[in-house]
Amino acid sequence: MPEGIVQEQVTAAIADAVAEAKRKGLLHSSSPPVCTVEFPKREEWGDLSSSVAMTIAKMEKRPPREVADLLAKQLEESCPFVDQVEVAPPGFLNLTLRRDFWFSVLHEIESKGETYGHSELVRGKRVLLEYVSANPTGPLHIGHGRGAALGDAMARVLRAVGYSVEREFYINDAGRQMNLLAASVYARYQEYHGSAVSFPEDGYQGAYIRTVAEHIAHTVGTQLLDLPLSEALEQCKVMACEELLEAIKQDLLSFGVGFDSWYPETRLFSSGTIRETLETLKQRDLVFEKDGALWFRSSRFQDEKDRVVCKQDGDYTYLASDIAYHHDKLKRDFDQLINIWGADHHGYVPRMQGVMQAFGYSKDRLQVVLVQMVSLLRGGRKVEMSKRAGEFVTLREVVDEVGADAAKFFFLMRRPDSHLEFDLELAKKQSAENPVYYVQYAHARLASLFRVAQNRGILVPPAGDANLTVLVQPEEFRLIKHLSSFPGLVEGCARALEPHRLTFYLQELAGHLHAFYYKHRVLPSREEGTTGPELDLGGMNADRGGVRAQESPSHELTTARLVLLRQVQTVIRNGLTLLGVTAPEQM
RNA sequence: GCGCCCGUAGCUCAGUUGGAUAGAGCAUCAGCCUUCUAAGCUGAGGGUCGCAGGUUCAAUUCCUGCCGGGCGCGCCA
Repeated sequence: MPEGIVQEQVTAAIADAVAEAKRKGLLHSSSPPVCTVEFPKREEWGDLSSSVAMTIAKMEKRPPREVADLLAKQLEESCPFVDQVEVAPPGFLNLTLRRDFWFSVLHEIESKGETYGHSELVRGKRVLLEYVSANPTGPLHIGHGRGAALGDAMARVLRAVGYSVEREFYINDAGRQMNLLAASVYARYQEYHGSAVSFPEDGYQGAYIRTVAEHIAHTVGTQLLDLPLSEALEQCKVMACEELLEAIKQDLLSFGVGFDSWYPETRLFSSGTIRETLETLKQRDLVFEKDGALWFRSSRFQDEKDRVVCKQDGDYTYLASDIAYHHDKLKRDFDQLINIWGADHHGYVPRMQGVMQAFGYSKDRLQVVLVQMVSLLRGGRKVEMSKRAGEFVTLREVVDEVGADAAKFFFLMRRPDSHLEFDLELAKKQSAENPVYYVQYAHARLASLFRVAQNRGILVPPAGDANLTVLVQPEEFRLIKHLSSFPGLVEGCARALEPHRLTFYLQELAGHLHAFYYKHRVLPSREEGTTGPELDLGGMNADRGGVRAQESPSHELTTARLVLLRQVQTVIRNGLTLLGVTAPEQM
């Protein structure tokens, strides 16, 4: 599955071998099998392995071993870059490639540069990616932070494989929650002016409500006290919403998460879109009246029952807004809609996919990524939060404490659908225990190396001008092979909507880099006036842990290693960029 | 009660859509700095992949039933 320049060619070679075997009458099955290659679990099993023989054997009803043998023979005869093929039971093909074939990876990275990892998996398909979409009733909390980091990374990953992505924030500025906000703010406003009032039940308790109320008081003085209640509340709502939305935008800005468009729910009301959309559905009998209310016939699709869209009191439900909003998205001509939601909304997915069907699309037109909860830890202890009392840790607090890079990386270290434990102390640690520092340090370490090289007048030539064949160490090949699988990894992230795979990939790549870097020298030892002989004792020291090779590499080897490391640095940077994390030159 | 998600090393979690002797990071233990960043490296111990069946050459992965944890089943959002 790791598609890259090497993997692609090997996959094609296997497919050719299968076709050739058919021509010779050795194989018969009509449907061509999917020829996949993967890195074997053990290095002694070769460079790449494939299980195609087993799949074919099934179709042909023949022993896997037999099929594997004939494909192995075919590959060894006709494929120029395959050095050797071993067949391992029950029918694996273990391929060893010509060493120099791997160097094509380095040329590839150099020529692609910051687009290495990008592809044209889907060409120009349009995606609307909706995430965060918080109520403007308070600051973003860490749960929003996870959604924000995920959405931002997902947008980057999808763009990398060819999607045209629009990132949208749906502003939930209508409905009961906003009325509650208005009532809370108005109560604080009255308090500020000395009136003793009872605070609304279920009102927003947070201290920020007082701040907002004070700002309003400073702006309009006592004016609101003289207005009819409904008018005063309306004004509180508008002003509070504006201020809190602005704060949300600022929080996202300092977190480094961007949007292309902001879509207010209130627009759906004022423009009459909701009424029109429901009317359309009513004509198709997908919306109907019962018990003095309007219902969406979602049971027609995969929902367990029908749902109210317009209440007996005449107010629309949130579902009505969402139907209109998603109809609008569809009208904007996107090929795919993707929403990132908190996992507690999972029951809502079937009815929204029903909305897709109601408008004549497949339910898969809408994909929903569910994000699980975040628990904050401080030194291994859980930080208790109570939303009810308005005590929750905000995204801003976390970003201020650990930095945007660490916060994003930590949010992206787990599968979306799995609970996340976020250890604040760990995220701040400046050591190898902290994954984000470990990866960023790998990048900075290389940057530093290139600076030293430059100061000594050592140039890094284009890959084409270096003699790469002097790269023979296992640590060097581990790096090259890992680099080769990057494009396939990005594709996998896009297909599965799982950017977290990148964090694992980068930790592995950084690990290979640090291991190489510790064991092998790149630049010649400074003390030696002349370039000493190649004394690479790496292999000989293998049995003594932690002993560095006292090598002083030849000019040729220095050059080749610098070329290799240049590409490692590029891939680390590209990977971090896809996560929205910076790749520092210095730490 | 019904539905969805999760259950993998002491802890937190990966496992590329069914492949080989199940991995990583913490934590524990034992080592490594005259050197290009030790913000780093090497090694060791640690497993009934929740349990029981089924599907097949092959199951952590797919199916069924249990057990345990989380969430959802509003004319709330």
